[in-house]
Amino acid sequence: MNEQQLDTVFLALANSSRRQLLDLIAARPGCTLSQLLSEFDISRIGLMKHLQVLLDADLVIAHRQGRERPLYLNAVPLQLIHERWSEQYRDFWASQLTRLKYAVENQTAAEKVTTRTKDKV
Amino acid sequence: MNEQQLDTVFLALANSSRRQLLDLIAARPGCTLSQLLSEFDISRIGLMKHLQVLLDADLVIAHRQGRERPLYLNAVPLQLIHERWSEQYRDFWASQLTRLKYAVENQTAAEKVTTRTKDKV
DNA sequence: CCAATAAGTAACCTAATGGTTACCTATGGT
DNA sequence: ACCATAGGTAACCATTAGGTTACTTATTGG
Repeated sequence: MNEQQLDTVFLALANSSRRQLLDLIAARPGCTLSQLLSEFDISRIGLMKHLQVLLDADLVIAHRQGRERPLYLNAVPLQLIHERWSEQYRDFWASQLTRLKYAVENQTAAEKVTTRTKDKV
Repeated sequence: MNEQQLDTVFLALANSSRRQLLDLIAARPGCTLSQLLSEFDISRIGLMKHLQVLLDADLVIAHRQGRERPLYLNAVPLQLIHERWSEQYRDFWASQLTRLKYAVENQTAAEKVTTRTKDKV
């Protein structure tokens, strides 16, 4: 995935209506936009625009059949990001550093992390 | 993480300058904005705005010391998303479906996925 | 055939993004 | 003391996002 693709994927995920739409499509493969419309508070056109963003990001695959257009999740981009993060942050996550935020109580995370990181560096 | 937090995290990641900035901060914990400025083609204020987005998303922690403000990665939000995806898409990724796109050659991914999913459903 | 239904286009509006320049504040070195 | 340096605010601008209503296709069931 190049930078432009990452932009569009993350942008697509940066909206709760779109994430909800993606979840519904994942849960009900082959469903159509009209079927999902009742789950949302926005207009059909609004929802269709969200769908278009997911299509642009290649997170949803659609293939019109007759007057319907069944929708399917394409999890490949999510998996690629997942795998990248696994490699990129393995050491980070293995250390206590990541969990630090939840360990502190009487101090801001910022202060604590600053202190800890200095110890490490 | 609630929906609003997810919005801000994904939005923060939906820009290559910001991802680059995050990578630099991860690679050089305690660095300052001025030190990183030369890596970018945008103005200091532009970069500072990007930093602010990362701070809002809690992906970067900053703690001003004197006239400098050392920056640190906070990977917790990334880890939470990573973990959620692990659970949510485990079955999906375990199946052949995810890899399908790369397996097909003479047919669009959409057509192939449509066919396969119907078999499953 | 024909009307109900699923989808798509066009045009419009407001708010948020992503960038700029100009100016202000505070600290540290010499 | 004082100036170079790090950081921060304000105001502005162009483009994109996120939503709307109104209208247009194009299928399909009866």
